[in-house]
Amino acid sequence: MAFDLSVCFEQLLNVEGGEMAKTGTSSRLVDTVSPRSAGTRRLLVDAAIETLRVDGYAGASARAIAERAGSNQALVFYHFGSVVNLLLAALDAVSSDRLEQYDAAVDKVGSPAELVDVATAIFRQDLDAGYVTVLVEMIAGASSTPGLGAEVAARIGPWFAFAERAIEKSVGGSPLGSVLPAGDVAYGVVALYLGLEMLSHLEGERDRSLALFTHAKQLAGLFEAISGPTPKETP
Amino acid sequence: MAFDLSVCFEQLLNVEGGEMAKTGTSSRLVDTVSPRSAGTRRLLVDAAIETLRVDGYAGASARAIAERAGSNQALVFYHFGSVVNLLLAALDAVSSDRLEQYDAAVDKVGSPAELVDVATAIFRQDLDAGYVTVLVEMIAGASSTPGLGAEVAARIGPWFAFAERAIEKSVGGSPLGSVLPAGDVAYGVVALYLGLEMLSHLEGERDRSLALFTHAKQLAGLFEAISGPTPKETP
DNA sequence: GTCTATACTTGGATAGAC
DNA sequence: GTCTATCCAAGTATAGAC
Repeated sequence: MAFDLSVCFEQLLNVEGGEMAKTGTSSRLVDTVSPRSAGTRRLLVDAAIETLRVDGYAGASARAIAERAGSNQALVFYHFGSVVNLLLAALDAVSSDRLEQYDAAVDKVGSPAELVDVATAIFRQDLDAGYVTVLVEMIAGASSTPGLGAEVAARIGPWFAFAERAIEKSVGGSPLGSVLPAGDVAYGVVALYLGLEMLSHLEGERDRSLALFTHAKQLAGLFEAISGPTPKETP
Repeated sequence: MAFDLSVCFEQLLNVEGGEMAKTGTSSRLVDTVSPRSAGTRRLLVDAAIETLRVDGYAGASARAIAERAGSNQALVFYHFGSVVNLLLAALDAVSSDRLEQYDAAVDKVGSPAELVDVATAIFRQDLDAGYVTVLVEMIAGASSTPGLGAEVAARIGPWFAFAERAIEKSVGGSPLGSVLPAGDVAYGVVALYLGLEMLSHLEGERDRSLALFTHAKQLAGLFEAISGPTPKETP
């Protein structure tokens, strides 16, 4: 067997028929993964996130990432097989981390106004930490790398699903909810989220984006006043 | 007046003391532009647009663009000084072309429902021709190249201005218009537009985006019914 | 103005020592 | 698992022939 690179690679990336990687960081049964290895991978993934955030997709080279990780360029290929796979692992990390946060936050939400409040806080977090930038860079960068598009698309799916759940939960039972399909609205909300992220980064337009949430809050209040006190109370 | 492309080019290369958009070899005052030169530049700009669209920012190299133009790699540097400058020229071309179209289309619009109709047609055009992809790629790519962000931002400005005018025109006089500042709404609309473009490209999600316009049409109709026949009739 | 040739740099990826 | 060294491909940019 000589190198467990193949094994490790299997475990790590779960590559099947396709050319591109499937899962993210650990996966599989983790018996054989040394803590040292895990630590390095972690460092590389974190550095990849930071690099995507700061230097964008085009600037996310193995060398740039490794340097930021205080590590070695060759390790990128040892642990992830290719740069793109590392970037996908980074996207996985961001995605699961954020969705967990979103779920926890929305769990406590009942009314549309509350939903907007929570969304505002979350958006501010995302913006400051640059999480969604990673997503945006991967989507935009996908054009440059054959096969990457499908991988990224698969990782965005859960974002739609989450948005749909959140919308369904807070406005699903209302008259508006029966006119507008939650799925379509969710799609639009995710699109808006991505777009705001892009524009915010382009200049010091952070405040401009946040202003929109203020307006949304007003509209949510208006909406609640019209359609009744709490949408959850009419099962 | 022949081509105002030359004028555009002048502007592009005359950007002040910054590091960006320094002039290349030629291009002084443009009295001396030969038709041959203009033709080549045109070819390169068009190829740059196409390359940004298909291969993204990271794939838009001088070689790739020149090959698509059936031209020579060295000409990129001769005519534009650098690859980024050519990409900015491409963005300029797309931007002015599209805004002209938008203006013409919105000029005939009165009611919100009409605005949505026009926007739908325009969006479908943009999507199929990939115009906005160019914009998206440049915004996302700006992270990788120091100084590019400001240049791109300057070129997006007119898009906000246009959106604001369009919104002001069709809902400005209504009760909703006095609650929601047209500028903020415009910012959100542009963001949504960019986000939908991104997502549409990620998969065959074209229809999903277009569905949103259908819903918007319904809402516009509802809005008109509530706030009166034609917003323009109450000056 | 356009082409070929070339200098120089960066990046992906592998080999092999430790 | 990690590091150094290295190969090779691709990219930017310039020089000089046509």
